[in-house]
Amino acid sequence: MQPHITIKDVARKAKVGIATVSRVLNDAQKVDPATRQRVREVIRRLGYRPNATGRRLVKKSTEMVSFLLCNREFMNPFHTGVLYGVERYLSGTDHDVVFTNFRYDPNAAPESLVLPRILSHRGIADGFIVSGTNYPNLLAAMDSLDAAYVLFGNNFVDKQADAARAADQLPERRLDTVYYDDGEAERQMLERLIGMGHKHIWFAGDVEMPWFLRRARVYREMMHKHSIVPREISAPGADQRDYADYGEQATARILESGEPVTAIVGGNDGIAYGAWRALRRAGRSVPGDITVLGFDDVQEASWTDPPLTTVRVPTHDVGVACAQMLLEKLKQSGAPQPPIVLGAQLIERGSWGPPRTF
Amino acid sequence: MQPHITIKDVARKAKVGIATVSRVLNDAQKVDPATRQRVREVIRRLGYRPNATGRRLVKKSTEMVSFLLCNREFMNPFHTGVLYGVERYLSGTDHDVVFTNFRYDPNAAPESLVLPRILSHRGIADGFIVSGTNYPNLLAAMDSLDAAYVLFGNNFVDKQADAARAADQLPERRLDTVYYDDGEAERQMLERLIGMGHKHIWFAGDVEMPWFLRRARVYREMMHKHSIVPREISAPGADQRDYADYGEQATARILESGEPVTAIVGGNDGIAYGAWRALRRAGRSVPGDITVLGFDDVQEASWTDPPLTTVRVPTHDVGVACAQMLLEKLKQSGAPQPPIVLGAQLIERGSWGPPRTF
DNA sequence: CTGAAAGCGCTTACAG
DNA sequence: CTGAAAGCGCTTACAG
Repeated sequence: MQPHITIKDVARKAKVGIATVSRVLNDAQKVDPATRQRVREVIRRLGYRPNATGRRLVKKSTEMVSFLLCNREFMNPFHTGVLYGVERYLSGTDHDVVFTNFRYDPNAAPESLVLPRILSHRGIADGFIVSGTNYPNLLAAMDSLDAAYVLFGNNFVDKQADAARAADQLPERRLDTVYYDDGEAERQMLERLIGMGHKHIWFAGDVEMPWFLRRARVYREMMHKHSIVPREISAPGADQRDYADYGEQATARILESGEPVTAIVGGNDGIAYGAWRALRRAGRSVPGDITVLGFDDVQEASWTDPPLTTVRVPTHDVGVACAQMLLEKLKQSGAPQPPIVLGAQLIERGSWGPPRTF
Repeated sequence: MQPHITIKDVARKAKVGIATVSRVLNDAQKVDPATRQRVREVIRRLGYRPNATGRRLVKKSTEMVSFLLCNREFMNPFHTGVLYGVERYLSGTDHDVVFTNFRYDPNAAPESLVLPRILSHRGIADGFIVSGTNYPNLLAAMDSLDAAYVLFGNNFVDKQADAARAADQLPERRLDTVYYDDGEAERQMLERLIGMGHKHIWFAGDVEMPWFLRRARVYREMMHKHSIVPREISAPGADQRDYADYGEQATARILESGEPVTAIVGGNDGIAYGAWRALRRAGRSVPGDITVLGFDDVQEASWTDPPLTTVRVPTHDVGVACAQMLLEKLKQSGAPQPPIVLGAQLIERGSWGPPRTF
């Protein structure tokens, strides 16, 4: 690092005190217009850029927010979208976002977690957006560090709380949480589907995963409401990371079973894609023979032919809301915020239609 | 912010000077084992975490690297992978990565660019990984700020330099650049294709985009080598952002033309997917009637049926190399590094086969 | 409206 | 091996 222009250099050249330069920089207090003009000119001439570190030390703010992506092998489109939304919101503020990936053992005691620098040191970030899949032990560790954070609630796995809670509760009720609720959009989708005359509707997805379980529950609710027997199918042999493979195997099992099926609801678009592929291979047309529906509206949802009817999840908005809530929390020095719940949207495309009449 | 434990508190409790606490913290110099023990114990008891801001001010390093994604509407899988690689490498160092999205006018004068905070202020990041699509004016602006940066070279658009340079040059020869070169893998793929007996091979993609142009050039070279007439097709009417749509329209134009075609090389996987969809709709089978090939190996490349033969681009490795090069550059205070070129890999899947004999 | 001074939380010569 | 002191680059009472 070379020696750089500091506020002192500007003050000397402009023949003012450094306090005045600081005032000009921050448009704080009244500064004589002529002086301001002169200081501005020197700043420009010298190419002076204020050093954030000095400001941070006295302001006791890092102007930095951490996007902590937990327990992910890679960044999926959902979390990519959330990060993008976080950045977009912050770009209009005086904060930036630092991205950290972090894996931890869900069963480790909070105090034995080996935390990343951003948590084990002070002064790297003011607060945290905790995304990915998370467990209570990390939150306990963060609480004991007195860290300010906002949790992305959909993928929070708390078996104890789940068990204690009534089974039909929404995801997470704890404070400082942002999540999306696609239940309404799912109800709408299933209502429409049933309205078309479907009676043999299957749900494909691993309900061990909370994000699939929530969707399965709404599915059960809707089937019950319309006195349709719910049929859930999994694919134990499939690679749990490859949803397309999962959907394909699950669908193959439905077809092999010989049981009636007029519609398959995939737990997400990847599973729906797999279902579509399995049907195609089996010579069944979509939606002529069987309707296929998905969730998430990933960009590739339109890659099936016909494109997938699905539920669009508000990825960017989740990011924006997380960032907004966190900044609000920091401003109010930690006061709890009410949870933010974002809705989802039914995206109607070509993969559904009335059931084939036999 | 509440008042927090500082190094002074630790020093007082441990009955030592703050310098000694600092030494214990950094394992610097010799410290009496007993003293060290005592200080460690106090640190633990008080839950003291060192404040990075203090350290940064004196060390004149922000311990932060900027991932500057330029001119992107959203984060595509490639850049997501690069960011992931950057983070992975940095997690083993004392740096973190801050993510910033930035749009600018390619034609604006360098000094008139409105730069994001991370560039207009000092002390937010030590150096920059410039990714996305970039133009010379930003680099000029960064040079005049004396900013340390590494450029992702593949998407750098420099029309003047391009024109001046011999047409068959590789992407970017400038220093401090990381790029991938999938030319070898493409040659291998086309060699294999031609070896199967293909004679009517089309290339689909907009060669205005440098990433497609490079692939088109290798395509031309290979066609020339084997005395095959190169056939390039574009889709002027398509949404240039929706590659699948682009590929579909381009392929439709080939089919409408009535000209012979046994293989279609998409400029990327999205285009290849579109080609596949168009062929399917036209009742042509892949690869029975026509072979389809792509580039990039995005996760959804395996969503076509049969899955796509393509060229895998080393996204994570690009990120790792960028981070590594930048840290090296910072360590050597700006000394230029030789460019890093990463290779790509042919991924053989089911979408190709010998041409149908008429 | 303005400047000298204190102080944010560290590291690092320097002198013991 | 250890501590007092200087100093990194700012902001902000405080006193004019």
